[in-house]
Order: sequence, then C-alpha cells, then structure tokens
Amino acid sequence: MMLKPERQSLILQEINRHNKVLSSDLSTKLEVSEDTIRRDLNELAKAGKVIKVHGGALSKSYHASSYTPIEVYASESKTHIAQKAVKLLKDGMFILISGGTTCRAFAKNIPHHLNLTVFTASLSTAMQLMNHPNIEVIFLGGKFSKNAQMVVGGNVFEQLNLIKMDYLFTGLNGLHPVEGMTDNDWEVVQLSKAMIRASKKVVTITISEKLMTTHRIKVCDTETIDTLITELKPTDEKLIPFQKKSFNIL
Amino acid sequence: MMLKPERQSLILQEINRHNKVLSSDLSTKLEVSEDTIRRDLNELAKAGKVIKVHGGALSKSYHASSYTPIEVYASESKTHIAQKAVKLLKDGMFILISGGTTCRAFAKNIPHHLNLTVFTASLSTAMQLMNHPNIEVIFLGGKFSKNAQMVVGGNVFEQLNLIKMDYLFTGLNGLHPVEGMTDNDWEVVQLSKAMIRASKKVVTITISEKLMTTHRIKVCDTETIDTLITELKPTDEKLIPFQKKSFNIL
DNA sequence: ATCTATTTTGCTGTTTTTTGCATTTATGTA
DNA sequence: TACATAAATGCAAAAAACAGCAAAATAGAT
Repeated sequence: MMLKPERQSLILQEINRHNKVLSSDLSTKLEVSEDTIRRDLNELAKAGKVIKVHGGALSKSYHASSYTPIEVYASESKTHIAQKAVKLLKDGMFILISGGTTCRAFAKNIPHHLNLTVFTASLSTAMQLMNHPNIEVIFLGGKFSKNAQMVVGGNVFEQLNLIKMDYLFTGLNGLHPVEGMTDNDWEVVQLSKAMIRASKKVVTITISEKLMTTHRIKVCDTETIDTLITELKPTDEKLIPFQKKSFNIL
Repeated sequence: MMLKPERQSLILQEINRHNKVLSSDLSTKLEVSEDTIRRDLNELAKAGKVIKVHGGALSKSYHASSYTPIEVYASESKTHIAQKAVKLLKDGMFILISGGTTCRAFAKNIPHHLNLTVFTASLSTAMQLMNHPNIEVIFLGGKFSKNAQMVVGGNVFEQLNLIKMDYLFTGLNGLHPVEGMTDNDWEVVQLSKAMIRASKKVVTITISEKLMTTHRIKVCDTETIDTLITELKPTDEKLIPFQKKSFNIL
C-alpha cells in the first residue's frame, strides 16, 4: 500500500527527472489506475507544480511558460484592432506575421479552431503562437537583431523569395497618405519589403497614433497596402486622408 | 501491556527508519486498534514530529525534501554547472547551444565581455541571449515544435550541414556509460544528432540526476562526447562509471 | 483496600476520502 | 472526416477518519 502524498512525490520526481511523464507509464509503474494518476496530476497542476497536458504532464521548468507577457502600451486598442483583423482569416490560410506588440496582440486573438500556417521572423510573435493548438509555426532563420527582436539578416531573404503567402499582417511605425509607409531601422525595412513581396495581400494593423507620421526610410507606397486596420471606426475623421486611397479600411 | 509513551516512541522510530508508516501496519505490529494508532499519530503530528496523512504518516524530513515548492527545478545546480561550462569559451568562438533549462542557465552565465557567434534553434536560449551585448545570435529557421519549444523540422538540417562550429553545448535527458546519450522525443533527437555533426566538440551539461538513466531513443555513444559537466566534483563517486570513458569531466 | 476522578482504549455508527469502473465527452492524429 | 485515445463525469465499494460512548486501566485520596 502506498500513501497518496508518497505517490505524488514520486510522480514529481519522475517529472523533474524526465521533463515529462505519461499517465499510462505512471499507472503501471506505481500500480494504480490511470484515473488515480490523472487525479494526482490534476492536483499537482492545481498546486502549480506541473503542467498538465493531454496524456500526461510536463515539468514546469521545462516549458517556457515563465515568460509572462508584459504590460503593453495601449493594449486595449491593440486588442480591439486584433479582433477586427482576425476576421480576415480563413481555415487553411498561409500568412506572414511581422513583429511588435500589435502583431503579438493579433497573434493572441487568433481563434483556437482556425487552422493556419504562419511564417514569422519575430520572437514575440512566435512565442505567442506557441499557445495556439492549430497553428503550424515556421520560423524564418537568420541573424537576430536584438533591437527589433527579430531575424533580419542571414538567409531570411532567400527564404522569403521562395514563398507566396495569402496575407502579410504587419504593424508599422509611420503611415502617411503621400509619403507611404516609413520606418527608421534599415534592416527592419529590408525585411518588411521582402515580406511584402512574399505576400499576395498586405494588411497593416496599427494604432491611430502612427497615422500621418513619417520616418526616415521608406518601406512602400500606400498603394501597396490592401487593408488598413486601426482601433477607430472606418468613418472616423482621422481616417479621411486615407479614404481616397485604394485600400480597405476596417 | 504497553505504555503510551513507549508505543509512540516506537512509532517515531519506525517512521524515521522507513520515512512512512501505515496505520494498519502499526495496528497489527503493536497489537492495538487502529483508532489508538490514529490518536497517537495525531498527537505526534500536533507536536510537529510527523506529518499525518490519510492512511498513515510521513517523516518530517521526507516531506520537506520532496515538497518544497520548485521554482526552476535544481536551479542552483544548473547555475553551478553553467559557471563551470562558460570557462571553456574564448573570444571569437562559434558555438551551438541547444535548448532546455540547463542551456538557458548556461546562456545566462556567459560573461558580457565575450565576443561570440551563437547558433541556436531554441526559443528560450535565443530569448536569453538577447540580453548579451556582444553575442551575435543566428537563429536556425524552420518548423517549430511546440512541445520542445524549438525548431525541429524544415530546413534546419540543411542549415546545420553547412556549418562547422567550435563547440556544441547541449543538455540531455539520459546518459549511461553503456547505452550512451538517450532521449524520448524523436524530432529532438534528430536535431541533436545534426547539431553534433555540425560541431567539432560536444560539451554535455547536465544535473547528475540524469546520469545512469536511459530513454527510448539513442542520440549518440558516450565516445562522441568530449566533455561532461555536472554540478558534482569530478571525483564524485557517482561519476566513477564515466571515468573510464574517453571524455573530460569537469 | 476501596472509592472516585481521570485517562486511555476499543467499539459502534456515521461521514469523508480514496479509488476503480463504466459511460459519455473531448481531443489529437492519420 | 473518422478513428483511437484520453479526460470528465457519475457512481459504488472500500478504507479511513471522526464523534460519541462505555469499558478498562490508571492515579490519587481516603
């Protein structure tokens, strides 16, 4: 006969040693039913000692759930934008997602049932997508820019030249009806241009603060953009300068 | 007839010998009813000498060692390992770093003045390296494994075939003098093997718990390893089975 | 030694906990 | 989509804890 705390402690030991356990393995090893193991794992998970997954459990340290999302600027607006943006998504699509907090909010709001293949070069976007069950994440490899927290060099461009995605979802730093989309990091701009080339349609998601501003380096003309999504209603007066343009405003 | 203090001291003795007792066992062994045993255990628990649980009791030490909340499992050990490992690094080196908490600890402990080029496929390692000023980080792109939090598919293997690094620093799940290095995730193993091929020298960093354990899938022979680093002193008896092997122990 | 008050112990019946099983529901995968 | 596996749910049996009570043992006082 084995005491319950004793058994749970053995389970913990096993998990910390192997980083994961299968309920079935534990059941045979400890000679109790899988139901009992499941209940134990649920208790341990509730106590925050392990991470329960389908079929067993994972060590808490192993899984990088330790990166708690930081408070972001204008996060309510960005969530609002994200919720409008995800409506463009359809099952089976191939999309590119850029970096930045707006893109992370977008990634976070993708419904779990959607089946997507997402290419990205951004660390934060990739981290966010880890939580989604039905998204296949392809990370574009290459040299990391610590500034932009994304891959900007190496063979990213070669990789991007080989693909043609349905959509690019990208944040931006400046958008002006005449000057177009602009930014101030040369490497990031090169990447953005390559991403635009690799996509059939370009969706820009941004808070309205970035509208009517310009930066040093040009990314593309406004004509290149297919859809602009901000936290404002499409009829808002701040968007009037952009309404003559060829893109949709959501 | 047995006196109560006498009986309780026998119970204590039994608990300290086996780290646990069952009420039913004590009842038959001491020839008293289980109610009496239960009352004894309750008193001992109230006096703080044992931990009462359903069906019996556990020794205080047992409970303490296995139930202290685990932030990152064995993180002091891992830091200790990391500090030994970084001594192998020299300015200008090209190194590969694998994933897992031990590798993250290693990445964290790389001195800021060192100038390195690091290739990695692990999200957590990359995140950690973002904080270092003088390290150029190259992320190996490809399909993400959500389970392992690293890139395991796509063209990682092609990329690895093109490079030859000075060192690979890798954690592991199982190391046995006869069975070699083993793990239990097929895709991770494939990646590990490719990383080993892409490096001149292989440094394994691991807590000693993983020694003498084996898993389902083989990564490589012990002969492939050049250096083994654990939190133990190189002369520790747990390392004796590995001392005849060809690799260095630090 | 006898009586009494207190403690200890075992017993009874009830309640709670634990565990395993069967059925339904959810989940992941080919 | 369909299939196999795992999880959740409800239930029942077994074990243990609990409360209350009475018998037995103990201690103290006369």
